[in-house]
Amino acid sequence: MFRLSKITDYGIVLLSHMAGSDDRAGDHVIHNARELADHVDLPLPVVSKILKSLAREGVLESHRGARGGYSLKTNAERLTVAQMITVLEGPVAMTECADSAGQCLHEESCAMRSPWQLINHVVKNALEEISLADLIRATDPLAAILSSPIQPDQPARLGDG
Amino acid sequence: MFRLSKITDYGIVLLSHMAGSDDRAGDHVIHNARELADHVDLPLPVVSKILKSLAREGVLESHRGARGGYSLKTNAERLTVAQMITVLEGPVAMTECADSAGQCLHEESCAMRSPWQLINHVVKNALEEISLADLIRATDPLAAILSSPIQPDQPARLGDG
DNA sequence: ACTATATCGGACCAAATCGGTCCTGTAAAT
DNA sequence: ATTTACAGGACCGATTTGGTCCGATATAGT
Repeated sequence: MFRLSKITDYGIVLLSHMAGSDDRAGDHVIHNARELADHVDLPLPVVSKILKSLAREGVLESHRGARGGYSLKTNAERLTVAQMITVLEGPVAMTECADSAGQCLHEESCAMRSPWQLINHVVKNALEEISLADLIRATDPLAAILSSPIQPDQPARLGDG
Repeated sequence: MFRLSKITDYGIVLLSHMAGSDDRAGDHVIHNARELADHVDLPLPVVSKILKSLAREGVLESHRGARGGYSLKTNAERLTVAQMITVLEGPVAMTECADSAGQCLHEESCAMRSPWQLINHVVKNALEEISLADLIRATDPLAAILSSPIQPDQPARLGDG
């Protein structure tokens, strides 16, 4: 279906909320799992699981114990969507062979490895162009359209079937 | 895992092979399922299934009966990767809410719809920039790198964890 | 020191999706 | 009439996903 997993979806939502509530000085506010779960209206265990993995991967800093929680560890301008996806569900690899060699059985006979790498490269690139900061700016619907980096020039429609 | 399904993977491989073997005049050569299956070294039923759906969706033209098979219905320059993906596994929609409204339960309370649409738009755009013809040109490994439309300027690496 | 609060690291399970096979029907060529 | 090849869909095992739960550990406040 070419979807991100829900974990990734939720994870980026959480990161956006956290980045959005950081103070202007850029200092990172601490939020605990329960508070975040309430805010995004998701079950606590789910949110908890995601935050744990974000902390493990170094995107968030965790603060244990009473009054603990999580805070961003990176500047929202420098954290890209590509990075968030990588951390939450592994490297962006649209096919087996796109990422690293030796995964796909057909690798030798198949002439498609380079084409797939091309596709993968283009998508990855697009995702590296968007930062967490861009996302919170895009919260305004109008901004979302205007800030679109590339102006689409729609290619030919399919002949329909 | 942010992968295309294998069906989509195989489908694009098949289309590339077909486009690659069309004659220079642009006339569309007929290939039957068995021949294609042999060529890409995939089980016949799988290839067959994919070709059927490509025909149903109007990307291929099917020719029934003895000496029948499938031929491309569209010019390789005008058929984009985005279209192929859409046809093989549905619209490019990285999250539930990215494509059309009313799918996601959290839609009202959640401020993320526009950001997701931004992300989706950027990816979709990238995929619309690549045509089937580009893919067969990229079969040469060097070309794959050189033809990359956007020059990556790598953003900050993660602080590691 | 004790208690309450939070994270840590997994195990665990039901449900959905995916990859692949198979079968019956129909159209066209010889 | 026979053979070739597509059409359409049922089907099934294996994997992945989404979500829950638990025992352990660290910190703050009293």
